[in-house]
Order: sequence, then C-alpha cells, then structure tokens
Amino acid sequence: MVMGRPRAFCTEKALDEAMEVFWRHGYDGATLAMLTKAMGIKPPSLYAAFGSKEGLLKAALDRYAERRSEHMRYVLAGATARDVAERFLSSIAESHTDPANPPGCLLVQGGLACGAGSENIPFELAARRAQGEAELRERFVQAREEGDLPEGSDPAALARFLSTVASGMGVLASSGADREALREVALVSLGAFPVCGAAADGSG
Amino acid sequence: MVMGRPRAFCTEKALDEAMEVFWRHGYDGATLAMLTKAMGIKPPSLYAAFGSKEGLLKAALDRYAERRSEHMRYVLAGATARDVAERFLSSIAESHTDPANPPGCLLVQGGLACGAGSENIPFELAARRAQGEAELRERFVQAREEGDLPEGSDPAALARFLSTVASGMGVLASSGADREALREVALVSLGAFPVCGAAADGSG
DNA sequence: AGACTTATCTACCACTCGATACAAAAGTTG
DNA sequence: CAACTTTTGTATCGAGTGGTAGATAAGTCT
Repeated sequence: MVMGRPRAFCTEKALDEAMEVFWRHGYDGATLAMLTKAMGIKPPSLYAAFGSKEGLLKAALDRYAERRSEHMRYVLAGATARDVAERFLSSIAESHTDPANPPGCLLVQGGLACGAGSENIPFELAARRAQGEAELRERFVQAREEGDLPEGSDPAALARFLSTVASGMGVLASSGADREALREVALVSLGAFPVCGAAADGSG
Repeated sequence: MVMGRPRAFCTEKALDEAMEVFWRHGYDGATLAMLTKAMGIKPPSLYAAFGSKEGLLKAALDRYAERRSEHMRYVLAGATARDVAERFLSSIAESHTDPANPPGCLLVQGGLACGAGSENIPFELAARRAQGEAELRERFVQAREEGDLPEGSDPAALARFLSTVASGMGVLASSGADREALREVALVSLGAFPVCGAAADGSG
C-alpha cells in the first residue's frame, strides 16, 4: 500500500454526488459549498483529489462517459442502422427521465454558456457530445458499406440529426417533460430515418 | 412629458445589449459588471429601470419574444402544415447562426440549470419555449381540421418534435456548428413530417 | 424663481465565490 | 520508537457578487 494517511472517502461515491450537483445546477451554478456538502468532504480534500473545480467536473464527466458507454454498446449493437437509431432514441428517452438522476443530460445541463473564468467548459461539454455523434456516424458508415442504408442517405447527416434530437430531448426533459413525451418525440423522429430498401431522395 | 430628470439612455438599445450578454453567458454567468458595461449605464440606473437582474432578464426575454414573433408570423403563414414545418426549421437554422447574435437560442442558452437563488430562471425560459411549441400545435390542429394533415398524425406530437429539434439545433449552434450543418439537420428532420395525402401509420 | 420629481454617479454594503496556509491526525517505513 | 508521507479540519484569503445609500444633476410644475 502507498505511504501516508489513507483517504477517508470513496472517490467514486464522491464523484457520483458531484456529478449530480453539476447535473442539477450546471458548472457555474454548482458552488464549492454545494459540492463539498454533497460529497461529504471539505475543500482541501476536494482540491487534493481533483485539483480544481474544473478538474472535478472532468472527472465527473469521465465517470458519466463510463455509464453512457454501456448504453452505447447496446445501441451500436443494433442489427440495422434503423435498429441503432431506434435503440438510441429510446435509450435517450429512458435515461433522460430516469428518476435516479436529475432530468436531462449532464452534457447539456452542465453548461452551454458560462461566465468569466469558465469559458472553456462549454467546449469541453461540446467535445463530449461530439464523441457520441462520432460513434453513431461510424456505425452508419459501416451500415452503408454493408448495404444497410439507402444509397442517397448521408451517414454523417443522420448521426448529427440523432445527436441533435438527443440534445433537444435533454432540453425537453430538463423542462419537466415526462417519459411518455420523450418517447413520443423519439417515435416521430424515427420517421425521418430512411428505411432499409426504400429510396432516400428527399422528395417525400 | 413626465416630470423629473429624463432618462439618459435608450431602454431598447440597453435591452439589446443586455440580451446579448445573457445570450452569450447565461443568466448566472452574466454579472452586473458585464451587463452595466455592455448597456453603458451604472447599477443604480439598471435597478431603477428594471428592478433586479431577474427583471432585466424578463425584459430582455420580452424583447426577444418580439423579434421572434415576426419570424413566427411568417412561419405560421405557411400554406400547409408541411410548409409551416419547413419554414420553421429553416428559420431556426438561419436565426441560430445569425452572425449578428451569439450562436444558438437565448431561451436555451439563458440557463437550463442555475445556481442557488435563481432556480426559477430555467422555469421562466421553459415557459417561453413552450409558448412557441403551443403556437405550432394550434397551427397543426387547424391544419388537421382543414384536412391538411393525415388522419393518423398527432398535431401535438409534431409540434413537440419540431420544438425539440429547434432546441437541439440551439445546442448544436452553441457548440460552433455552422449554418450548413443546421440546414442539413433541418432537411433530415423534415423527413419525419407526414406528407399531405400520404398515410401516417407509423409502419415505415 | 423655487418646490418638486426623477435619474445619475460615487462609493460602498454584506455576502459568497473558488481556492489555500497551516497544523493536527493517521497511516507506512526504517 | 522516530522519520516520513499523505489526508483532514479549521480558519481564512483576496476577488468578485448582487444590490443600495446618499448626494448631486436635470428636467417639469406653480
């Protein structure tokens, strides 16, 4: 074991609590007092473990990404591109209204606009959102190579569309929309997805 | 004319400047120092005119709503429901990437999550977003009565879908996406909209 | 003119922000 | 045991927060 006094709190548990605070109040709205209270530790412990408030956010985002990667693995394992889209949208509808978490998506709630001194936070969150979109895009590129998507359809555009709807659902959920409302949006959105074997010429 | 010393600044101009600050930094991120500097006035003048920081936001939101109502009048004047959807989405793509304004939508950028003392701000913004959705819904209800929408289609669901995509496009634009990207999303989204005369049974 | 009303400016309030200095505590290593 | 290393709690730092007191300026009223 390493030398020195052992840490008295569980890093993962503390990160989960911090994640919830950031999720509910955004980066700027989350104060050190909120965070330390939720995590059950004092400021010096927080700074020793995570370096700064921004470092704590990044650690929480990493943990958030771990959670989401499980969902994405299931989503990307869909048999067809349309399956993937369906899984993606319904997964978003469920997770964004999971009563175990604050409503919406941490990557959206975390902060689209921040004050002086935290201008890079929105970029950080945007980069993480873009990663999810990239995963979808790669899957759709593969799908098209396998003849699973119509010739005229654009994998990148479809991935961006789904990512955009997911962000919108995050906004909707944070406004208090219930799970059924998000499912409805997911269903309508799926109508924009090209059907395997059908034409996608944009005329209908 | 009313008695007393006349106001030395133009309320509308000042509100436009305040709007931009809220738009770019969000409610919590916008400080009094930023606001007064942008508006070209001192704190006492701000408080005399708008009562509080929250009062200033609401006044800016009212002004924002005025601007948007012009767009919505054009959008709702579309001949068919699909016309309305097309106008709505392309209008959003343009306005959310208008170089004259910060990217995205004030009603989204303003604050989805706020800190202690401004918990009601997200509700305020959500209510204003919901108003746009309601306008679309009423227009689609009318469209369906006029036989302009297929029997199986749900006006409320379509309005909510469009509103959700608009929010998502706001998030996308605030991440730095260019106008062409938003147009692409608008085009794909339109594919989810039922075509007048076609069936809408959700089977494909 | 002089009373009255409203706006503006300087200076400042109490408070909270993120972050830290310092010493005591709790372990490991020799 | 003593030397060393790391964490923890108390107490606080300087900077910035939203908001305001009080004096002065700039108009209208009689």
